[in-house]
Amino acid sequence: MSPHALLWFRRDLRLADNPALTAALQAGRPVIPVYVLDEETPGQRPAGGASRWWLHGSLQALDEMLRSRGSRLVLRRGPAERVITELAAACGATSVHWNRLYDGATCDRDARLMAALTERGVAACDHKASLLFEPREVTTKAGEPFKVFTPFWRACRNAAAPARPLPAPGHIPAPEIWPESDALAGWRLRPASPDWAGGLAAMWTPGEFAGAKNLAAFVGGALGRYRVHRDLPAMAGTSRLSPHLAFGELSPRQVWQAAAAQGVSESREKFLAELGWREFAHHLIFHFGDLSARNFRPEFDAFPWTQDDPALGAWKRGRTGYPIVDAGMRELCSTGWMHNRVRMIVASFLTKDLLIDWRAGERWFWDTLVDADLANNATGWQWVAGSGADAQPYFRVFNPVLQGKKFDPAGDYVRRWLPELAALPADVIHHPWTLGTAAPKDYPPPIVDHGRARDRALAAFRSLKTASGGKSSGGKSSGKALPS
DNA sequence: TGAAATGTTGGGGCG
DNA sequence: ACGCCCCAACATTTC
Repeated sequence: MSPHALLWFRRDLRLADNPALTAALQAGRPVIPVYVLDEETPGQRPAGGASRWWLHGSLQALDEMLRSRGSRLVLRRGPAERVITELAAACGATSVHWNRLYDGATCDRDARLMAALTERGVAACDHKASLLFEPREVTTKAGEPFKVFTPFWRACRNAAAPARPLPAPGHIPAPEIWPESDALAGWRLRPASPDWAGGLAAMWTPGEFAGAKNLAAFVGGALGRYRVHRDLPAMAGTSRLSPHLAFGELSPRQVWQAAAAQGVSESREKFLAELGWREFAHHLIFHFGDLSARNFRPEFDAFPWTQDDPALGAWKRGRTGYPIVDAGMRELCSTGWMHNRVRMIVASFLTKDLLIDWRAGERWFWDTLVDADLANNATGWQWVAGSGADAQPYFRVFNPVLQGKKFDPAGDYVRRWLPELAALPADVIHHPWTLGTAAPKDYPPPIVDHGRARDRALAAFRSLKTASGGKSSGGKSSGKALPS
């Protein structure tokens, strides 16, 4: 069999600005594109329900893009280390290309695979594609990883600007004989019965083409008022590019370049800083591999979380009695997405009002978000909980009524997702229980009193400070090196 | 990328 | 005219 190049797609389901693809083509040999559904490698967290739904569409779109260029996508299932090694041997690949990922379990697996391939005489090449600034490229003056966002992002902005995106190739040389491929339908990534994904399908179009279209629409539209409108969940004021970025249908370089081309403004800087948080999250998870499972600040290991399954269930279903919280949770279930401002509110409610471990919320988001990303999800949850790097102080407790009044003043967002409350006027919609007997009967009363819950949360935090000897719980750093 | 409690100030009503 | 009280509006601090 003549030599081939194997191109392993992972979270980079695009043809444009794909360094692994470009490199695979440069050998001038036929390229075999493959995607591996790996639900078996220990430590790798399998995709959640909403992500699986998206993945189906994204793989379908990628296959179509490849076919329009004379190629196709080979689908395989199993532990990636074994599947790629065997496929490389079976199809006579002399090189394997992929784009790097950064969480601990994936880094370990990829390192093992690279060693195995190298041992068999196959050139294994990984590439930078998913980040603007890779974890090793950016360090403090002391050569340490950053633990605080602002200096991290300042260092990034002072570094060389990201390179221009690579063009999509026009033609991809195909092998004479294609290796066997699974049928996508056989993977059953989309729900059948019950089909809970109708709301997702109504809202989203997975794939590189839709991603590019959405990016262009955003930079030509909502980006102009992003600084203010991004905080108003009733508006389409955010980019909604997160799932395209999570699956790599868009590269951060493409997004960066599109936004940068708009000229300097406060809105543009705010938006680029959101890309910065994405970079920071991946920086953290690279240097702190189990960020999604363990408190970044070890003193939080002693935090007195409560086990309250009924409350957790009410939170998941959007039945807490706090309209802004419930609207967010129902938006999440219906569409696979939640507005960022509301993510902070519901996360604060779970961890502080209900005193439930952030990992329970992280798991729920993982299962329900179409943009679920290990690094972003863990960083966000730990940030809200106060256990993370550069986290907000624990005593910063969101008041769901005030947040609702401030960011959904007309109540339109609540009305959209809570039909029970659709008839209420703006002045009570964020606290319907104050209507007494006139409150809607089919909407639950608050499952906790926020004022009391806040006191309870502050007391829990104080107990933590005392238990750990009162050290380093409010300070910026204990001076210790990061675990890695 | 807070909220609540506490402190300060200044204007108006009133004796 | 003046001091006093009240309280809204704003500032500061504390959690």
